[in-house]
Amino acid sequence: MIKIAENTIKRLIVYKKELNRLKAEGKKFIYSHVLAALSGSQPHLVRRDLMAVGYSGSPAHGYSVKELESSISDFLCSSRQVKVILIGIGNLGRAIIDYCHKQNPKIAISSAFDIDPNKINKEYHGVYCFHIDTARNYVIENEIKVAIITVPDSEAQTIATALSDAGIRGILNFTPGRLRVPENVYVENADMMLYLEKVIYFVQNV
Amino acid sequence: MIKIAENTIKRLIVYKKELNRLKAEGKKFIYSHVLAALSGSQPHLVRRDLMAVGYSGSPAHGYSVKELESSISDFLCSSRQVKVILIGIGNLGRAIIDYCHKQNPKIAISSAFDIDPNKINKEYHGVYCFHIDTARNYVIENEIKVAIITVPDSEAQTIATALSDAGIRGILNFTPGRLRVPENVYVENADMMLYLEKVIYFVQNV
DNA sequence: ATCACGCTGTGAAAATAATCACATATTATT
DNA sequence: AATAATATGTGATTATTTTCACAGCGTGAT
Ligand SMILES: NC(=O)c1ccc[n+]([C@@H]2O[C@H](COP(=O)([O-])OP(=O)(O)OC[C@H]3O[C@@H](n4cnc5c(N)ncnc54)[C@H](O)[C@@H]3O)[C@@H](O)[C@H]2O)c1
Ligand SMILES: NC(=O)c1ccc[n+]([C@@H]2O[C@H](COP(=O)([O-])OP(=O)(O)OC[C@H]3O[C@@H](n4cnc5c(N)ncnc54)[C@H](O)[C@@H]3O)[C@@H](O)[C@H]2O)c1
Repeated sequence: MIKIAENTIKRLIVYKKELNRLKAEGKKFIYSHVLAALSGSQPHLVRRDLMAVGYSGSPAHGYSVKELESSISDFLCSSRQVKVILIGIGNLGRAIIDYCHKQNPKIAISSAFDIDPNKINKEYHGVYCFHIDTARNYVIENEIKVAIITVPDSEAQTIATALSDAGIRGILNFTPGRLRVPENVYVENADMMLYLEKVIYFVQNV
Repeated sequence: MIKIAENTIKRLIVYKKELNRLKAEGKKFIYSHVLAALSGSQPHLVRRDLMAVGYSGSPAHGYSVKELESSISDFLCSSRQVKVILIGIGNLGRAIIDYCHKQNPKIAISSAFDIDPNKINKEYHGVYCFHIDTARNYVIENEIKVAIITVPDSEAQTIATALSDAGIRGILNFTPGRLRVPENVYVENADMMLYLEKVIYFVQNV
């Protein structure tokens, strides 16, 4: 497969989000420069990025919103339902479950896990919470590939190791520490503090 | 000022975080290859990035943890206290206040704002919540430059516009929509759904 | 005192990403 | 049917980012 730049992937995900919104609004066609404006990108870059996807628009109408959305979805392989688990139903965990639930029907948090007896065997926005000790089996039996980690910092590494052993291939980590995982596990760190620092830098320096 | 790549800024922020941790652990010196491993970077890249900061290490011991941390802090201008406000004390807002509080003493959420009478005039992890209508004045009087937006999607644009008018220069936006703001306002979108999609892409394609 | 080692700092090279520029396609209009 | 207007797709170009390679330095060993 041809290597696609990480930035391209990030932008495609944003395009897809905007296209979904446009589709819901009933818009049929869109030009590269409009999509660029909506996505914080550039017309040239939109067209370049779409080369990777392989979908062609028409010079007259631009791109079919519906077809382009579905082409990008296919390209990103997120067209079928993807099952994800979440570990740690704390403040952040609950906010994420709520959000995910509303946001993208293609991505389903299929179960959550916690260690606190008060949280286990309850449902949060339709997501059932099990004891953490059952996570391993759950991952294996349901072939779960992606996990969201929102446990306290001190627990994150243990959880990440256990999940990797069980066959998890991707982790969205909200914990500030860096996780040590096998090479074939992809980790995305989502540390809000870093985003905030970035904002502060650009406010003070640009 | 010489233009610094956005990726460099992001990495410097991570280096700083790791250095802070090392400092707390009492480590005195560190080599570029060790810092690279801790930060998910490369030794060459660490050294290249540090050229922007202007701090020099010694070939014998590497970099002084304390001095390097403080040089990066100075460079990022985040050495003095920065005051930030948060709009929308919902699930996510509360999680962030709690987190920020624990995480970085240099960055203080100085106040929060909400529209719900049940939430106003209460304290959350030491952060007092005021009525949203007082936010404008607060920003002006206290010269607040950075805001975190965690209100419902439908309210985000209104809030962003009002804050921009009042002089806000940077926004960390947790809402899925794209905000239209004046050119001199820097917006960082922190949409977890996009991070999750990215993880899913890399799990399925790499 | 000298040497060997291993790291830093940085110019140069390579790789990657973004932008430009234009040939090509499609439609509306006359 | 010809023409004008406008947007796409992509080779070429430019800019940026990363990696390489090595000179130079400081330390500890001999
Ligand atoms: N990345 C961010 O922006 C951000 C924001 C807020 C919080 N955080 C981080 O996210 C994490 C969670 O934050 P929070 O505010 O939700 O904390 P929290 O304490 O509210 O929630 C943590 C949850 O994890 C559960 N838990 C503890 N140990 C566990 C284990 N071994 N297995 C399974 N579950 C376990 C707890 O019972 C609790 O329900 C922390 O690391 C925090 O630093 C990150
Ligand atoms: N980016 C992410 O990863 C992520 C995750 C979870 C939620 N979200 C988003 O963050 C936002 C908040 O999510 P939440 O779960 O905390 O929602 P929530 O409903 O729990 O909280 C929203 C808060 O905003 C307050 N509010 C409403 N209108 C307001 C106004 N005009 N001025 C001031 N305050 C106002 C409400 O009273 C409430 O306290 C939503 O847009 C959601 O989609 C994002």
